[in-house]
Amino acid sequence: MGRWEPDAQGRLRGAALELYAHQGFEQTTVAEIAARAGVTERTFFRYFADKREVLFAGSEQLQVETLAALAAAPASSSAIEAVAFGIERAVSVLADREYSRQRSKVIAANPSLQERELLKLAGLGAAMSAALQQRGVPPLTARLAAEAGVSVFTSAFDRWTADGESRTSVELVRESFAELRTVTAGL
Amino acid sequence: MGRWEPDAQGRLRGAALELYAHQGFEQTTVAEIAARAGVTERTFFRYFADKREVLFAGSEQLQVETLAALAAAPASSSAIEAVAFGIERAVSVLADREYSRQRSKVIAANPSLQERELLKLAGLGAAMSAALQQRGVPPLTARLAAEAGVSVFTSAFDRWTADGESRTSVELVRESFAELRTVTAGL
DNA sequence: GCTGCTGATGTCAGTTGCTGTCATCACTCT
DNA sequence: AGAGTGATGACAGCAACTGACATCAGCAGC
Repeated sequence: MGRWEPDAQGRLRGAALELYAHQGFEQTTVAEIAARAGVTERTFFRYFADKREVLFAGSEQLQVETLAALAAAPASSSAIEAVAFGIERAVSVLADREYSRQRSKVIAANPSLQERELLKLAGLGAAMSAALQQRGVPPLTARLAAEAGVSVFTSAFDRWTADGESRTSVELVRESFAELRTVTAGL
Repeated sequence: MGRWEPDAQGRLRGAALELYAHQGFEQTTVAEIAARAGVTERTFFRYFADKREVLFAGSEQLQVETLAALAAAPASSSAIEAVAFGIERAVSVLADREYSRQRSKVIAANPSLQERELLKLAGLGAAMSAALQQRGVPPLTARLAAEAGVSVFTSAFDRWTADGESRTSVELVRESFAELRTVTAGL
């Protein structure tokens, strides 16, 4: 299992983020990223499905951890409570705040990267919905609970990466959940 | 303002949907669509920003109508009530159920089309959130109310296009809103 | 120490989405 | 009839992505 230089994937990820942040996503060519990482363009596409995916390498793990926490929620939990279990775990997986900030900035600057992020989040929502249904939650209930959880996650995450925010991610998640409850009480 | 044959845009939209539905999105080339519509590939890109956008031509109008309805909600409405006004209007704009069914099928079959749809929906959510903030609703409240509205919209729309569903779209929206309220009451 | 296997990488050719540029055409107005 | 205008065609070109095949490093067995 030898390689010429170890961790080609890690070098590609680092090179891509630097170039995207420094000169913009569209202005960066895959050949540039590969060159900076010391490999060829073809090798880039062996590690990542496309030019965007390089920014979303850790997303499977986030989903796995979220689902595990959701599955570990007490059997007596309501659907939205089980989702809250999962989301609190998801947000505590994100450790490096400065890295998240930089990555978010790059994504926010390019619609096609936003699309990919939205797809990942939709996948997380669908997976949570499926997990809820396996707990016996009806489909519509499961879907609305899961998507509400994703909204809470993103709103808390965005505030967590905002400048001047000192609260922990879990605190922000709880605040978003509380606000969601207040919002829907207005119906 | 003359043209060789009128409604090139309409012909391109029809040709694209047919080909996407019949042989798949990725198996269809832009040159094929253009040829079927009787124009060149270059003309396709004059009407649509990219190969995916041809399926999302009516989305701006949907957003405009939704925002207008939201703005017309009584001043005494809560944030989520104002959103409900907008969403009920949005769903009643979708007239042709069979067309929606076919289009949804094509989109569901291809992740890159799902990405584009998610981006459009996120845009609708952001616009509703901005409209709510102009009504004096605080940012976090506005965002959660708007995204909840989008979830209600998509869940109702998907059920509306499901086989064997006979209820009207507005009925389904109201049911989704009621279910959302029940779900968040579990917190 | 040599050999053969395995998996990662390089090389290359090709398709397709998409863009810039400029000529050309149909139509309108005077 | 002639000039102007806006849509279209023709063409060249770049970059993302893919398939096929050669090649190389390192390991196992002899």
